[in-house]
Amino acid sequence: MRAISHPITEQLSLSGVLHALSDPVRLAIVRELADGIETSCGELRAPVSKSTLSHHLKVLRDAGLTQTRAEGVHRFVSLRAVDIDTRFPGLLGCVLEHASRRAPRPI
Amino acid sequence: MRAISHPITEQLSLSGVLHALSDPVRLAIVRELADGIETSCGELRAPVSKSTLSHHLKVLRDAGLTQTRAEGVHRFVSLRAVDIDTRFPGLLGCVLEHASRRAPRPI
DNA sequence: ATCATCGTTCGATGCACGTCGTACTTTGAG
DNA sequence: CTCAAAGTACGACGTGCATCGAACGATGAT
Repeated sequence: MRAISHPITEQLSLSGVLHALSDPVRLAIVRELADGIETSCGELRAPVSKSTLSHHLKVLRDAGLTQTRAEGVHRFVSLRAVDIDTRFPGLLGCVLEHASRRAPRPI
Repeated sequence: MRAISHPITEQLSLSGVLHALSDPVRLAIVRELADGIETSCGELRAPVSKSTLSHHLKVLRDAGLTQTRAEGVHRFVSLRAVDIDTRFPGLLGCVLEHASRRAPRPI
């Protein structure tokens, strides 16, 4: 099994984080992980194929937003909430708050 | 002169805003506009050609981040800070704060 | 009218990205 | 050992995007 690499907190770039969050599928994944609970890839309900989901998880991991831990045949994904908040205080919470809110109805 | 269209506040999408901000050139432009002062396109110092700058300004405008006003031969661009803060409270301020901060030095 | 300036638009180019199916690897179960 | 399940890696495909130069249009100055 190949080692799973994660960038260190100091290396996270704002553009990279914003880009990772700018895809609706990835934003939904992050939202699903926002409860802090480790989740296996298969448990994530994203409307894409297995390979596409794996791709998105790699993008999130490379951007430093998530970490992945191997256990048996599973990969447990979790949000690096503390790390992100250390590097960009308030950002993740702010994005998550708006991601879970519906758009206001126009007058 | 064609009319310049801007989306209304309620139509702004989080993914769209994040995507617009995820490009380093556009993030720099937004940062330059953060003082609230109307700026003509030519005054913006972005390391790209005139046509590319015009493209980025269009992306920002379509995402609802900026507004453009024509006056004579100039186009005055300004940040829609209030609108964005109405739709996504705290987001822009948070991003701008981190955009202007240097990355911490690794230990 | 002529010209220079400011900015947009167009066409082209090359690259990045989202998506998929398939093949592969790893792991645990029988 | 064999087999199924969980993810990953790979190749392919179409699309979107960042970039540029050149052409164009609008405006104001001469």
